Amino acid sequence: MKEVRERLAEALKKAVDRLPAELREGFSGQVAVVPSAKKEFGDFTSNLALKLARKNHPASEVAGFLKQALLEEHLDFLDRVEEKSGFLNFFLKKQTRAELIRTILTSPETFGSCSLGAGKKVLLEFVSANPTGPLTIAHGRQAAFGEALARILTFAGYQVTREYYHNDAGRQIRLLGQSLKARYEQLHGKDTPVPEDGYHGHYLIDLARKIKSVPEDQPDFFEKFAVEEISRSIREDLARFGVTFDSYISEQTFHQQGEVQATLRDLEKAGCLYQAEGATWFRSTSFGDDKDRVLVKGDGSLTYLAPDIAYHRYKIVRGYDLIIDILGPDHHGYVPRLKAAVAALGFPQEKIHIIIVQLTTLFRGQEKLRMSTRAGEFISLRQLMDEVGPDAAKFFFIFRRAESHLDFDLKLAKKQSLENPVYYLQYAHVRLLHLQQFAAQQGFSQQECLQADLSLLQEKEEEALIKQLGDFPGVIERISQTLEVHQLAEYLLALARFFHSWYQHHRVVNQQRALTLARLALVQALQVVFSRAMQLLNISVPDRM
RNA sequence: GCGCCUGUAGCUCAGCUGGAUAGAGCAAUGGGCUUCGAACCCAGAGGCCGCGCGUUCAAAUCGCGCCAGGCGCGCCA
Repeated sequence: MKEVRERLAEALKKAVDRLPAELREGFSGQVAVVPSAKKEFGDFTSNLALKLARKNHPASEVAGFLKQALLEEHLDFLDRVEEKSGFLNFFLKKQTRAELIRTILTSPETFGSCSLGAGKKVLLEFVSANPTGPLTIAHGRQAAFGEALARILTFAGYQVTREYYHNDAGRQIRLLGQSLKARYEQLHGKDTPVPEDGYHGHYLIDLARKIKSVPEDQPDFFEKFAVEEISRSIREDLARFGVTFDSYISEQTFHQQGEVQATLRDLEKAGCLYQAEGATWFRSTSFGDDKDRVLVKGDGSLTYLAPDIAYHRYKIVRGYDLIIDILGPDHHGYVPRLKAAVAALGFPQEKIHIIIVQLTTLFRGQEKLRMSTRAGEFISLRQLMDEVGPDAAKFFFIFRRAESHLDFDLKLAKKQSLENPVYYLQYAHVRLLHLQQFAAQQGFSQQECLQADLSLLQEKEEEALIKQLGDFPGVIERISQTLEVHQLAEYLLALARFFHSWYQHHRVVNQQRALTLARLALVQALQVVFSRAMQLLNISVPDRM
């Protein structure tokens, strides 16, 4: 069944065609139909008339025309259309509203999904932490965000590849090896210092303890050992966090396969390279960057950017329709040059989205926790999971906009009280389960619920709840366009709120059998949407508390 | 100095791409358990949407300029 909202938008488009020509002029082709902000404004609202209004044709007049044209479409689900201060407010038939529940119950797997991304391939790169140390909470936020986005896009019909770019080459890896070697020698009585710009974190001491002996014929032993061990523990942490990747790409492989040289040749062919001051430059200013960038240094070695462009070239040649990069805030200066590179290689810029996930500041109550990666003083994702649990951590990371500088209060996340939204959701879920168990004990079956007379759901709390359920597909659709994952968390909290309120005011299992069945059907529908939303956000909830 | 992000209720934040009287949660105040779990619900209170100018029928939302906070700015990675 096609969504009511979609059908309204289509009908409105047709209605526009019947307007007097002068009113059609400014029509953008876009028709917004959104859930109404207030009950008195009906179920859905459109501002189309306001958009089309002209100096001598006020919105109310246009709205009148549109309403007239719309009525000729004979929309069977519509009760009435009201025009109010230029808005068109649509009121659905009560029956239509309630039938939504049956739709959910008969197609629990697909309700909310859509064909927006049908036939489209997305490459989603995220985390991509260097294998030089444990994952930080910044990576945690990126991981939680990326995984949820991947799930939502998949639900919206996209074919999503989650990819991790493994930065296992370059100077940093040499430094890592030297740092580990120093720690190893320190453990064996020498006072070798850790290089000044090396890695001073305690984790390298732990790693050095694991080394039993150093093979003499392997000059790069420490580098290899460190990269392997750290990568492994990164994967372990991610797995525990519920995040998995479909593909790992190694920077080293790029060098070995000559990908970087091939990329340089491509850029050369496109006329985007030039020599100056003994170096090879990429003319990124032609594509909106504020200055040109060096790719090959004076000494013949590559900058960090060169293999990264090669990686993005590899993303492009694999034929993705959409490329999404999720980066930390320390990379925001990097965005223009990356976009420039992609454009220079001939990929349309509007098909690459670079999302910068902003910084998270940790608090313990009032106390702000200072962190410095360089000195090795930070709280790792692993420590965070140990302290508050993976699910609470994920929820806190996801329920704010990516661009917002997040305050994460460890105390709050652990608190088992009303201040903690995670428990609010868990409680709603547990209540849903208990209701169903109780109903089963009282002899109500799920099959009976499917036949329930849904028109009995007349309470205002029930209307609000049904309307919220009906908004679910719209939320999924919007997120797949805006990539704003937090909207699903907002939606879920609102759903839980409406449910708690309804539960408080009305008994589900009551003396009237028909009403009980209708309400149980609503509970089941809630359970479907609730579980789906939780699964998309990658958050699990307990069955009891 | 330049760039990116942020500034909305005491606190943490939404605000569906420019719409109707700016919304939640928490904290504080008052109220609600003999019935499906009160980790819940209900009510009132709380706002120059950082400041100014502009665009528009309409601005928290768009543009420009300030102010404040965070982060970044290498032939480092």
